[in-house]
Amino acid sequence: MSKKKSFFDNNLYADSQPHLMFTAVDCIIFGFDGDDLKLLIMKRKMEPLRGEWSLIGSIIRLEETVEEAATRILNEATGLSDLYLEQSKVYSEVDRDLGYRCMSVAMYTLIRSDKFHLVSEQNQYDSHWHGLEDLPNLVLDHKRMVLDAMVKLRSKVKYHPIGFELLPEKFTIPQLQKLYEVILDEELDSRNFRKKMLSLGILQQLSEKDKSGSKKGAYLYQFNHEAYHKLVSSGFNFGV
Amino acid sequence: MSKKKSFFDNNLYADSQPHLMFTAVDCIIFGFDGDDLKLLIMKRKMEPLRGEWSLIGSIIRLEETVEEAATRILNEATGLSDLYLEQSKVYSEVDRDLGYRCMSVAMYTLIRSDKFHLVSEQNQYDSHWHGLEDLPNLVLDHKRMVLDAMVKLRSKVKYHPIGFELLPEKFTIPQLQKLYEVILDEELDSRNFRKKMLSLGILQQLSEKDKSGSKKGAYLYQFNHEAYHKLVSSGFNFGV
DNA sequence: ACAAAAGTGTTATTAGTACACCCATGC
DNA sequence: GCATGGGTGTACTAATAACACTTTTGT
Repeated sequence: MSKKKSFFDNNLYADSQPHLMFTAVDCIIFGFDGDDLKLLIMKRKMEPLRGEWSLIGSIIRLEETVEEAATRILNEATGLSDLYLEQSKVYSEVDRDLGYRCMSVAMYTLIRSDKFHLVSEQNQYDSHWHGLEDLPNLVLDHKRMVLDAMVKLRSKVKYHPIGFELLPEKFTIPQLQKLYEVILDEELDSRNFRKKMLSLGILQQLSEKDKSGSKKGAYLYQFNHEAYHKLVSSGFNFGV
Repeated sequence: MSKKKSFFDNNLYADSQPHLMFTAVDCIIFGFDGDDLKLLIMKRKMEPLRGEWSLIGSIIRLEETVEEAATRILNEATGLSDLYLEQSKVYSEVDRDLGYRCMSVAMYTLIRSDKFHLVSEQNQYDSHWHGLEDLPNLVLDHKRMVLDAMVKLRSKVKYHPIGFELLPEKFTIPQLQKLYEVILDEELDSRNFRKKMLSLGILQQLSEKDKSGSKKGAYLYQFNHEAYHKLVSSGFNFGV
């Protein structure tokens, strides 16, 4: 201990004794199954609160950033990598965890609907998709984290094209509209929605049709990243 | 050490050895002097990097939240309390600090222009106001923190009435316009600006005038909190 | 033939933008 | 009386909101 003590002399940390303060990351994992927004949660396997529903999270290791920690546990819990990842908020109430001090960085992430059913529900976390409407109680302040992340997702989706992160590479306009409707929790007029989306010039129509939703079939589109970047760099603000 | 070891057995933290990871808070302190946006920074007094320009920050103590830590150092550095405070972002690059692991929660805060000159520049931090245009180099990743916070301030000010946090209780429309102009870094048309602001019905005109800016004098207004809350709860989105 | 979802246009309303002159006052 | 910043109105344009029918095709 005396070796460590010298570390704290004569520098910025001189008045901070070494203490047990952990920092964790908790992931709010949104997924879209084509009809509803879902959340990937798990039954906590460790004490305390074993068996209670919980977000998927981890203590941040000494050698990783918040984003790397989130990427690690997302990969462990879903098998996926390269997920869209966004900081939501830091939760640091002194007594938010049980018995020791642990602050948590909440991150939210989006799972594409074509990967939705590929997310293994039998991994080390024993994770499960749950509808956002009838979410069970979650441990600690995790319910609050979900609600806060939901608000951020709602406002972000209006001005940034992150909705596309929840859809497969190729998608139809009705699918896109359904997604916006469940995120924003309001019905949208299909004519105005289509007009607005197409007018932005960031969707590329393909010749293929998707017939899973109707007899007639709906044209597939692709999100055009270059057109989008041109749009934002010319000062435009994507909006629904 | 063996006493501590038992703490880590049989719980969520079992695979996390006790390690030296600090969490700090750094404050991006914006102030408005009536003409320009300024930032309150200090010359670092401790090693390493003594004498370099730095944001005002501190290690978070075991008994305080991020917000409480920020409030504490803001009070130490400005003498003010009850400041508008907002989380900006967590910075957690493994090597962002020198020699040890320290992640930092960046918070931004707004100082009202009538308090601007009251902020003591001879406190334990030896803080100074600096124009945002010709900001000197700052230690570590603090420059990045400022730029990120500036982006957040810009987008926030368009849809939330936080601009009023930078003005005194009573202010004139030209003062408000000037503030928006320096935050958004663009000139605004005074007729359209006035029309838009007054149409929201959240400004209350007083009979007094402020003659500091002109011979004629400009009417003073007050921000009407109740009217604002009525507006947002009726689904409206404040915007400039 | 019919059910079910995809696709299409027009009009009305509202919000935003551009723009130029008179007013009140202190000096 | 003039310089300085404060205050006002109107016309044009763009965006948004409301609204109903036809098309395609599998069954």
